[in-house]
Amino acid sequence: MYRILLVEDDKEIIDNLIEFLSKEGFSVKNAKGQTAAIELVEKESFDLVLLDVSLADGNGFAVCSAIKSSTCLPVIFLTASGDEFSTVTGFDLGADDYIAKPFRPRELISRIKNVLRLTGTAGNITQLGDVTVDTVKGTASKNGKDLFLSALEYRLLLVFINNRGAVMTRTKLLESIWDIAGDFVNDNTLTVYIKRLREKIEDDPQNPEIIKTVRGLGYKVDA
Amino acid sequence: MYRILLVEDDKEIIDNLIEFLSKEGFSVKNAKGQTAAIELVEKESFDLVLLDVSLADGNGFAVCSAIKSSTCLPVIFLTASGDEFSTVTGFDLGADDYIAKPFRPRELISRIKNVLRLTGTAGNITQLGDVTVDTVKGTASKNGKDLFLSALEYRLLLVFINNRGAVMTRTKLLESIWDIAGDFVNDNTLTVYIKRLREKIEDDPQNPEIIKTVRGLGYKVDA
DNA sequence: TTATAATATGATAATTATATCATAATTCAG
DNA sequence: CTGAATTATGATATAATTATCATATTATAA
Repeated sequence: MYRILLVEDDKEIIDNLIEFLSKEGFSVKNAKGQTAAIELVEKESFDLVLLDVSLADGNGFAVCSAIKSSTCLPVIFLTASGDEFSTVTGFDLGADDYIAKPFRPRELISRIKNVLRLTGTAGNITQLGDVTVDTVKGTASKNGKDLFLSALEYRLLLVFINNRGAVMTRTKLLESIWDIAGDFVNDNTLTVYIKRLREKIEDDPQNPEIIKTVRGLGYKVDA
Repeated sequence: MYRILLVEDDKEIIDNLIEFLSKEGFSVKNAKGQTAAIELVEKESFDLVLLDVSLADGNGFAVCSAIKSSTCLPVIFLTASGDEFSTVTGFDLGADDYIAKPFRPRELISRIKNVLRLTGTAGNITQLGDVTVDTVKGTASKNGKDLFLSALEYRLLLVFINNRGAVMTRTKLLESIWDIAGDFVNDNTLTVYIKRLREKIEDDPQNPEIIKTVRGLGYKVDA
């Protein structure tokens, strides 16, 4: 269950949103002003902040700055003023999305889930079949069991993950990992690495399902 | 320079957007229909797709599905119909943002940059003094020169980077890297790793400036 | 200052990573 | 089907990593 901090001072909106978001399975706490919001963020832990731009005791931009400087909490601005200045300022301060009032409840849910998805996966944890790569920890695991990848195997896996769906030529892979292509490393080196990586990540290394061979072109993993 | 694929069939919008986005430093290509869009995505490489919902040869949802199933390209929908159904459908198909026409050009730019940031296309690079860690590539470098960190050294460095400013106790560090604290690894193992990491990343390993010893508590790096 | 705990270092053996070789299996064109 | 190109595999030598030992150094409290 995701915990949302709603920074808003309009009683009607607060009541409506708490009711609606609770029904959708979120846990919601309300802060009515800047100080209360910043205190709550420091004291409790949340997964996302819904932040009204216009608060009784000042604008929400300051709150966003404060939150983003001390945490990496995702922030979605809510605002009646759909003026361009606010939008641009909001994003510049590190906001993750921006919804203009009046918004449709279902769109709010979609955007909340979308921001949670984007902030949760970008550069952190990636799934590749049953293989999970955590770039924050620098580890890879398969069905929860740690795969003790070597430095080069890990980097090779990252190249595939960051180019999912695209065929990677041998040259590109060599360039990605050894910096230079062909000249300094043996032609077979890459082939051997592919084999060893497959032995660690594939269920059946002889019939690879993750790293597919594209004969004549290179290798690819599906998105 | 980021490469954008604009899937749109309205000549006026195409011309305006290409001119505006080019001025902002993006490289833009246009596909007028579904087939052209999917072909272009397969043939060339882009960093982001701007996708109109209503195309002459069908709706953009199919294009989004096709793109998302074979690549991990970020997609932003553009649409005149601000109806709720489309918004929700778009996000369900994996879209990363959604902008209703008529949109303000500056907001479009903000949202494009925001999506690029969130999806990680912008890279995930952290600086620690003159040491740079690229978690997308899985590499670390010092003044541009590659540091050939071993798997464990790299993971140890990541722990410090992700806890900048905080003192990390020996127990926490052991838990982070060996999963278990004290029981299975020798008490001195961590000390030896700190030393070896310092030898690779510090200018003067005897007088460490990056990983500081906090006697009696553990180690820390400054934020 | 001295004793003691905490941290650092140097050396070690076992293991694993790395690059390359030789050879085998496979795809696909002709 | 046959042969050449491509990819896969097994084996090997060298180098690096890893965990631990013994020992040295340092900081701080008494």
